[in-house]
Amino acid sequence: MSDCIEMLDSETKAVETPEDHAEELRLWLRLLTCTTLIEGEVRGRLRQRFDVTLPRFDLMAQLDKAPDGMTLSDVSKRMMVSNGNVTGLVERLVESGHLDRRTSETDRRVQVIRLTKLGRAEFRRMAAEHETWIADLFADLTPKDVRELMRLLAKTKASAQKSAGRRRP
Amino acid sequence: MSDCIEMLDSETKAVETPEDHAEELRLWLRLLTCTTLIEGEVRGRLRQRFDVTLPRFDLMAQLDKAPDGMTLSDVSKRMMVSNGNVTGLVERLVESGHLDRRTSETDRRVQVIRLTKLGRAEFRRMAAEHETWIADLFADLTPKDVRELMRLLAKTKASAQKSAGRRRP
DNA sequence: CCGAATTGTTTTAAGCCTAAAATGTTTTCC
DNA sequence: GGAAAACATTTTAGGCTTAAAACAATTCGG
Repeated sequence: MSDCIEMLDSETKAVETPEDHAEELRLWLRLLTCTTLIEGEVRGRLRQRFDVTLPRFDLMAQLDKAPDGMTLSDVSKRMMVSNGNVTGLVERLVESGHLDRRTSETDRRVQVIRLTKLGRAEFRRMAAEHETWIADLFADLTPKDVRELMRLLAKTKASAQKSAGRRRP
Repeated sequence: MSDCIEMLDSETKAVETPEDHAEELRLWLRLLTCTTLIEGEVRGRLRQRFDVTLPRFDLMAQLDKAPDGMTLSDVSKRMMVSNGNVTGLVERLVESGHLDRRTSETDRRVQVIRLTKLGRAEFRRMAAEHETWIADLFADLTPKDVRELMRLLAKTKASAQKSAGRRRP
């Protein structure tokens, strides 16, 4: 124990410093790094292989899961982005022929959007390749790692949602 | 083993369906959801409490760890954003008096930026509160959860970097 | 030493993104 | 029925972000 003299302040002052949340902070930064890294990689590959942006791809992914279409609000909630953001994104995808947008018959406030035939075909083509990229990016994780990460991230999501709810009920 | 009849297609058809990466895809989406959720929460709180944007805060956080300053390239690598992005961010923070920017004496290509006294003081004030937000967002994770997540995310980061490196060596 | 690659930064063009205000529509609740 | 609240979307203003091209300064190899 001759090294005790070299101990860090952060260790010795555990009592005086009321709360030490350095671990959580490091965890958050690591989480952010992982996401940024993977996102950047996916963004670059989508652009190079298919000349499509990540937000466009994400929006098409939402619509592919909803054959009967979605409202802009639905999309905005699912993608966790602002309403105004979706408006512009949809505009450009309608323009390029990937999306079909029509006003709901029963509620004239609502715009329902769907993938066009072209949009669906292109998305499926991209999604197939996209899936292999993701698999490759996570390739060093064992199935057990994946399960465990899924579990811990579910817990994280629940914790964050609870905390966010406390502030904005 | 009487339950074998109930086995899922994804298990029984392992040979016919060449590769099933649905699990990794779900993991990626969950990772993204967690990050987006927390990031949005932090962004909102920074804006409401301190009227500062998240990118500005992130940049100041980098500089707070480097008392002798950093070059724009350093910052861009650390933050994992493009060079041009940093240029604009720095411009606005110099304008508002939070950053000091000067050309290196030894290499006239290089711009060295530092926090000003004001910038450092403001950042410290924000960082203290920011740390409690993060702690709160992760509050439901046990110390063991945190350690395990750190480990698995480190593994994820390494895996993703390896995969990214294979594409762009 | 000098041309060629390399490195650091800025510029450009386009798109993404947010918060807040504005607009139009429907529902609610007297 | 009609005012008020709630809802869905768009608009606005400003900032963020990227990829690629342009520019400037340094280093490298012959």
